[in-house]
Amino acid sequence: MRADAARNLAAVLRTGARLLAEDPSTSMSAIAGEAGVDRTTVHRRFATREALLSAVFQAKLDSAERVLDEARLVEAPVAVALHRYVEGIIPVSREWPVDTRRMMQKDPDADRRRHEQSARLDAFVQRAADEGYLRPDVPPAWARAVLDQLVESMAHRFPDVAPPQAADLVVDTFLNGLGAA
Amino acid sequence: MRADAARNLAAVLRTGARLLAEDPSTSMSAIAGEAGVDRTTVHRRFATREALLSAVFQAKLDSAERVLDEARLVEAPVAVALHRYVEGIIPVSREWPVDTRRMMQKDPDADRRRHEQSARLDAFVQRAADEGYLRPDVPPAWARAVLDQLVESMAHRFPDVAPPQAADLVVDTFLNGLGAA
DNA sequence: AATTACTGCTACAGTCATGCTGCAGTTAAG
DNA sequence: CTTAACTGCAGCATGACTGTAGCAGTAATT
Repeated sequence: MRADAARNLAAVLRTGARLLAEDPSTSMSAIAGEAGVDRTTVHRRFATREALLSAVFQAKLDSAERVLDEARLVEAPVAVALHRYVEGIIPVSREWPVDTRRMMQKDPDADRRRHEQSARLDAFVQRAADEGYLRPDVPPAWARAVLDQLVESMAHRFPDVAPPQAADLVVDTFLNGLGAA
Repeated sequence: MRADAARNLAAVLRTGARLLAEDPSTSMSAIAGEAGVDRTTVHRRFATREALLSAVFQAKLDSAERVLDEARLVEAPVAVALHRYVEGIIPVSREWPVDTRRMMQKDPDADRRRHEQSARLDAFVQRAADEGYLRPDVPPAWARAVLDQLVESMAHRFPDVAPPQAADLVVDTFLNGLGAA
C-alpha cells in the first residue's frame, strides 16, 4: 500500500471512531469530509458501511488486546496488573471512543473477540477476589461492572488527566471508594 | 383526551425510550410498530421526529425531577438524601433508558433542564464533601461522575436487582469502594 | 343510542444515505 | 523520469425514512 493511502486509511478509521462515538448514525459522507477525503475514496477501501464499522471495531480490539497482554493479568501480582491495565486501557478508550458493547452486536466476529477479552477481565477480577483483594461480600460481576465504568468515566469525562494519574484515581476509587474514613 | 388515546400516547413514549436507547436512529415506523399503533398515529401526536424525542426527554426529566425533589438534597441529612436519591433514580433510569447526556444536545429546552438537575446534584455532592462525608483529597467532579456511573451500571447491567438493594450496593460502593480492608 | 374523538389504511412527494461507475488529474515509488 | 497507484469529481440508481392528506371504520363518552 502506498504511504499516502495508509495515512488516509488511518485518518478515516480514527475520524470514524470519533464521529461514530458522538453519533452512531453519522454518515459516511460526514466521516469522509471530516477525514479530509472524498466519499468515494472511503467506499473504495470499505465496500459497505458495515465494513467500515468492522474495521473501526477491529482497530479498537487490536489496541485493547495489546493492553491486556502487556498487563499480564494472569501472572503479575494483582495490584500491579490492575494498575497496568487501567493505565493502558484509558488511552485506548480515548483514541477509539466507540461504544463497543452497544455497536458491535451486529458484527459477530467483533462481538466474539469482545467477549473473549471480557472473559479475560472477568477471570482477573475473580482472581483478585480469590486472593483477597476484594471484599468477599460483593458479587464479582458488580466489581467488574464498576471497574469498566470507572475507566470509561475517567477516559471521557476527564480527558485531560494523564494516564498515570488517571489510573491512580481509578484504582484508588475502585478499592477504597470515595467516603471519608 | 380520550382514555385510549392517553394509553397509546404513553405506550409510544415508553416504547420510544426503550428502542431509542438500544439504537438512537430507530425509525418512527419501528417505534410505532413496537408500540402497537400505526405510524401515522404517531405523526398525529408528534408532528416531527424531533417532537417525539423532545417528549421522551421531557417525560424522563419530569420523573427525575420528582426524585430530586423527594430526596430533599438540600435539607435532609447527607446519608439519607443520598440513599433516597439513588433508590429513586434507578427505576427512572430503567424506565427511561435513553442516554440523556448524549441525545439531548440538539434540544435546547431539554438540555437546559438537564443542566439544572445536574447542578442540583453537583451542589449536593459539594455539600457532602463540605460536611466531611467524602474524602477531601478527591475532586468533587470525580465523585459526581462516579455516582452517575454507579447508578447507570446498576440500573442497566443489573436490571433484576430491586431498587432498595440496588441503592444499598451503589451507596456502599460509592463510599467504601470494593477493596478488602 | 347518538355523537365525537380517534385510529388504521392507502397513497404520494421530498429528502438523504448508500453503493457503484467512469474519467481525468495528481502523486508516491521504482 | 516513468509508471502505477491513488484520488477527486460528477453522475446515477436504489431504498429507507419523513411528513402530509383523505377516508372509512371503530370505540369511548355523554
